[in-house]
Amino acid sequence: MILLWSQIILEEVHMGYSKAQKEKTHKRIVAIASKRFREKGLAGFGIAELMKEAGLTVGGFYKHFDSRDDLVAEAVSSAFGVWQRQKEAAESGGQPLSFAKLIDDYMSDAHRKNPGTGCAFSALAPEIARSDKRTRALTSEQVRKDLELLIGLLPGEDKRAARSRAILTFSALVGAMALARAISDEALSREILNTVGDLLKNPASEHSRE
Amino acid sequence: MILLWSQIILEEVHMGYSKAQKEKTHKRIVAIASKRFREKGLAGFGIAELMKEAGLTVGGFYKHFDSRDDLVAEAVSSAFGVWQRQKEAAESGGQPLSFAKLIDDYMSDAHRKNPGTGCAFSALAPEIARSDKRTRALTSEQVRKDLELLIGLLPGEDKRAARSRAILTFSALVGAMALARAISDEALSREILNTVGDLLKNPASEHSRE
DNA sequence: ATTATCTATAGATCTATAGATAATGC
DNA sequence: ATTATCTATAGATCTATAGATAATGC
Repeated sequence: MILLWSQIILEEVHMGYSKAQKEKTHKRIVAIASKRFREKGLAGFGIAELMKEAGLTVGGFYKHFDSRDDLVAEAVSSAFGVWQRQKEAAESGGQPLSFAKLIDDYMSDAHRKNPGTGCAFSALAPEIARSDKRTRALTSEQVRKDLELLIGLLPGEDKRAARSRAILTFSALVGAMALARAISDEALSREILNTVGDLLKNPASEHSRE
Repeated sequence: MILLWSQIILEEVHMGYSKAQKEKTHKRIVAIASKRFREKGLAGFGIAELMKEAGLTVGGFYKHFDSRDDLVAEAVSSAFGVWQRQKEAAESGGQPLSFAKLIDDYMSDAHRKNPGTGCAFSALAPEIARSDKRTRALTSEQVRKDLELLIGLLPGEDKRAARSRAILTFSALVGAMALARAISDEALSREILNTVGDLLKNPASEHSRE
């Protein structure tokens, strides 16, 4: 808290009030875009609509971003890292994040119904695949980080096996959530999330929920 | 071949030349849209561009579809079923499709680089999730069909275990391909596809490619 | 007579920019 | 003096429709 206050004061001393204000506005625009992109897709809304939600008008946008693609890169990037944040929150709460807890939260109904605050990969991967090189480079880095995080939650295995299992886990989580959201059948949607979650937590047995 | 000819003749007798012609045109539009949607996304091009590629002009579109959403539903639906077609092709070639072959083809570089002719789920799932109810209902049905097909390629297991494994397989294939396409790092992209492919083919061992 | 397709366009977007206004910061 | 934000708009889209044209099918 003390650190936080000193940061704000430093910003004001070094940057002046309006620059700090601009940065706050910039972050607000990115936060809104980051949520709305996950909810509506990378082409799901226009700049005017975004700026209106931020309490601004369309003309101000280009003092913050050189182009719409700039916003996409920054907002997608800011959508990344949900596992890292979950891990830090769990640790500061005294209960370190477990592999099973990560899986259960990912496969939860709350996550399925709220893409705007959830994993950017299950919400956007195919659209990121069609984005510019810069966004895809940022995505490479994030996949690498998330794999390391998953490997860290899989102790007691040799490094190579843990990496393989992390890659399978990551892929299955993203695919299961993308499929579960794409279908209208509630029962099948829940079956996919529960089945994949159980098998990922207990890969030895193929028999789950009995 | 004889059956094919008699079908064409029957169509001409019953429907008249122009109706048969219209149906052919309709199918051509859907086939192009089906490919381009997978390549560029559901919002990736306009009706004028699509009709131009079909050798037509924009005005004719609405004699074939009530709305753009109608086209999306039909074209996405027509993009489905790649495994069924693969299975039929393999069988008519005398070499029934195996589980391992389906996995290897799915995880191939050819598939990764050619979304337009590949799996509609890995190319479009999050965008389908934002589509209208009708498209999502068609998607439910297709997921069900594809799960049955996968279960049929997994003999020697009890029904429940086979269904669980089919669901994990489907999810992991879709997620791995979506991630592999979203990143710019070629080595990591290939690592994801190879690792997930190996683990899905050999779920007992977590050690692959050695 | 019917209708698939064409040309042309209405009306609603979209991204991006120009120039005015108002606030900070020297 | 600088610049974040505003209003206004250019120019390029987009979906959908109106009305003309040309072909099939009775």
